[in-house]
Amino acid sequence: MYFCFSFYHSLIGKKMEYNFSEIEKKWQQTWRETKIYKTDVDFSKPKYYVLDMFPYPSGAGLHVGHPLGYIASDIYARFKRQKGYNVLHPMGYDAFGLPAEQYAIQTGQHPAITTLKNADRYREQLDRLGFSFDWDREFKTSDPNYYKWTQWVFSQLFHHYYCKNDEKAKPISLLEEYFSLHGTNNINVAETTSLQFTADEWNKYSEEDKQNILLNYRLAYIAETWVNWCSDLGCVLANDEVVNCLSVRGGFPVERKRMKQWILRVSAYADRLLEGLNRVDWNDSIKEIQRNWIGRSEGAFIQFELKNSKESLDIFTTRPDTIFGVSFMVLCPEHPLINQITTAEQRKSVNEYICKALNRSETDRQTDVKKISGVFTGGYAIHPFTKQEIPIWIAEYVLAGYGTGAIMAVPAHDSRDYAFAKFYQLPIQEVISGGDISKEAFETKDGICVNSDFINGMQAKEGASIVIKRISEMGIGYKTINYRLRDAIFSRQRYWGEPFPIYYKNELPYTLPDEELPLLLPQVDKFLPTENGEPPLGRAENWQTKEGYPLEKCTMPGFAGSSGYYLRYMDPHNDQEFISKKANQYWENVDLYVGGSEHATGHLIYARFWNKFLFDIGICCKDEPFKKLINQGMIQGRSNFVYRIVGENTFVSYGLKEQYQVSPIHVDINLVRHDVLDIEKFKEWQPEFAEAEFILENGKYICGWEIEKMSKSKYNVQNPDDLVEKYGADTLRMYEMFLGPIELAKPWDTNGIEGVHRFLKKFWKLFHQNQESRFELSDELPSPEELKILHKTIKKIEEDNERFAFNTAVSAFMICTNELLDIQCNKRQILEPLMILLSAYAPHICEELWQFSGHNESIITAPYPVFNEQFVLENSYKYPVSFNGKTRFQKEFSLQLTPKEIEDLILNDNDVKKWLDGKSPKKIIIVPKKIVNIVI
RNA sequence: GCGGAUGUGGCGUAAUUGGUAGCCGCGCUAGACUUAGGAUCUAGUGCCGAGAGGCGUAGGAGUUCGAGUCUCCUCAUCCGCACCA
Repeated sequence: MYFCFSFYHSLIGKKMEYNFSEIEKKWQQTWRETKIYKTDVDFSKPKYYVLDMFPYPSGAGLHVGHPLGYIASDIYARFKRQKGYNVLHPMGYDAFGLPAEQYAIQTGQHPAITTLKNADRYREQLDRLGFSFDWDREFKTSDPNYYKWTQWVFSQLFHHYYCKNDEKAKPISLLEEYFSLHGTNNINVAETTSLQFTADEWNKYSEEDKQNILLNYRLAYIAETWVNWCSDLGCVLANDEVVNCLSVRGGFPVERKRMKQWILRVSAYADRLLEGLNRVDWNDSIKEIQRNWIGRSEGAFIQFELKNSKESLDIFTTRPDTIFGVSFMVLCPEHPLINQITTAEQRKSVNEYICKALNRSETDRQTDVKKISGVFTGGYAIHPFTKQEIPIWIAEYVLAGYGTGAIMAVPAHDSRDYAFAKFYQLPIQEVISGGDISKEAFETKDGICVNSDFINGMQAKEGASIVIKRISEMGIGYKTINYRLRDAIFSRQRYWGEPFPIYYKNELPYTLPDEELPLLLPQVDKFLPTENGEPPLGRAENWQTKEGYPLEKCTMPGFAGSSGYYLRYMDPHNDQEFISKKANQYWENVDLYVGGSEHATGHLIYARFWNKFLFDIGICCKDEPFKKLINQGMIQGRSNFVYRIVGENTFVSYGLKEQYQVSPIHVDINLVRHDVLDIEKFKEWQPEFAEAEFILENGKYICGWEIEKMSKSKYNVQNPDDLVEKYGADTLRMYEMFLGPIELAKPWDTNGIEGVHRFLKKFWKLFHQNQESRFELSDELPSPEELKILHKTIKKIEEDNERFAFNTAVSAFMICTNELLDIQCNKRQILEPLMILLSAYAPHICEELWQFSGHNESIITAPYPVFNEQFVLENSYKYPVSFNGKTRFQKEFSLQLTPKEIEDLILNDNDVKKWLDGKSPKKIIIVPKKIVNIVI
């Protein structure tokens, strides 16, 4: 409750303009002071959880593109609250990360200070937009009492393995117990490499051996692998942090390097991550991106014997049906068997090739993918069925990180093998009929096996399963599923991240006890690597446990803190557990998640993995974190241009530029209105333009325009603060929604905002419809016409909100306001419900008018108005009358009439007779309440 | 190359199940009020045509009484993946 007595009577007679800045300031302050958006568990109400993707508070602050999603989710959150839900709508900051640290390196300022400053700036900007966040739940990932739980989850990952029989994570102690009883016999678990030992052997292993072996199974493990090394950032990056061999943050080159790193066994969850996509309400494109990223393919592992060696060569293929078409084998340049296979004669050229391949940057390797290169090892594998010798080659087109890093090449039925075989003139043997292998590889899986011994004449699919059966019987292979999804590298050689709760004893990792969490990020003198190349934490004094064991020097990556944050919002101040059972059982998971599609392969995979793990160990009750996902489209910039005559300081207006030789120059959009340049401001803008001359058309300088990315260098950035100042937050909120469908990318056109601002002024005017602009509501009973306008709007807004069509909802508000203004309606019974509808979109103006109307409680406590069909029922309909599908005119008919009755009336109608022009209609189609179509 | 999306006036867009294409807003044109207008209000505004009328949803074909909407082909733009065996 905001005030003890009603303002209503004191307002009568007072002249009021729509003073948005005063209104917005007043209500933002009131909402903050009364904590009106504070939420708590309330089992008497249904819950609804609306979440925005965790923002990283960058120094640049918000531009108009950022709030788009926040506005949409805020409208929906407010709408759900009106519909009786208990809505959780939190906000906080993904505060660890590279930009603050890079800034720290340059300036020496501690990243915590920068982060705090940036977050405050964000908060200020967000507050100005009137969001309904429950700020009591706010946290930053860099808060020790938040990252305590990030560290805790990591410890849990360390202490669990993935059981494939039960398809879930289980305590590693169970695995140890199993090993002591059965060794690796019959285990079916996610593992780095396939190990074999007996119970006896296990029991005799030393503590170190055991710990080393367990790393092969832990969900958070340490291993030496090929990593994406970014030397400019001085750290390793995950696959999703690298695009086209450049780091996503900063665009620095990335190379491959072999390093010992912490890794999360995300791949253990590949199948569940894929399956879960069928149960979430996300758009198809993002699900497809995730499916591709996970990249499931069914096939077989097959072992080929090697000539002159006891070792064998493992390959993965999706086409076991083509095994009789193998004409060579290919290994990736990193393959461990190369040394052994290579013959003396070939050693020199092999070494040269490998050296070249491995030293080539990943960028180079990827950019000339088309260029075929390879080298023969001199070694041979033995075909498992024909026993023929198959030459073994090395080529870059086989990747180390996928499958086994080795393939059986079947050039007749794989285009890459085909190109390679053609280039090196290797044999191409057709084993699936139906194509023309003299021209290209025949890759379809539908065809009949030929030249293939025991599978001749079979359908390819059948042939594949027979081959798999044979190799299984022979003990040289098995059916398997391979994923493109790799385990996630989890170490960063950086300062500004969560320290690992890990110490080393005899160089083996152990977790700190939970009671010692959080392990605080230590102070360092510089945020740079140490002289001997260790990560910045190597600079910290006493970076060791009480007992003197050294602590891990890497920190966690950005996605560590953002992977479970939505759960923590449910119970943010709990310092006893990650989240209480009660809070989790009530809030369950996120009902609506709004954010950009750029997180499709990173955050949205990691968060789902994290959640599934926490689900497995009983921390959360739902195995998918985000039920519905909406990706807001990007807001593009609309740049303006002036055209300077080449070599002169004279500018030609857009329409005349063809007559001169001109070069276009970006001009600040703030100097332009409706594409007309403010010449005086332009002259002041930059010294070089002070003396500029202009060639005008109709006395104006018209600028050209183009849609581009919003960026400072293009002078097309819109700052929301400026717009809030000029038009108010309510206008900005509604205009962002009015631009178009939330999911579409669309250009930001500053000009259009005035239309929405005009609408709000008109809405204000509805309440001030008298000569003196006094606030005035009539308590007269509304007319049927007024009720109809209101109720069709109630229905429309509700439907539009439910389908996230906020653009059409804004237009419906405009239509409704125009109609009510036309009939000069200022009846309380009409305008009060309308205020409630609009309050989700424009909360400030509605709260103000609500107070004026005599309400003592905030409008957010008002329930959504109930739609009553009675008021919108029609008893007649204006039928469009069309001839051969072309509408000619309209005729009104009672809805009581049957089609037959309408037909009779139609045939006797003079307008119809005119159009029939004496002909008789072949057919008359009458669809009640839709159309009349006369076929001639 | 593969996958996903999008294509409608000068511009952003609307048309929820196949049923009046262009709602709403911007811009533009004319007018009113005004010392003034980057304020407000009124009227008009898809294109061609004096008009009757014709043509129009990227282009082409098809299904249908009727297609922006469904089917097939082509083109353009954007996004994602890219030697994934």
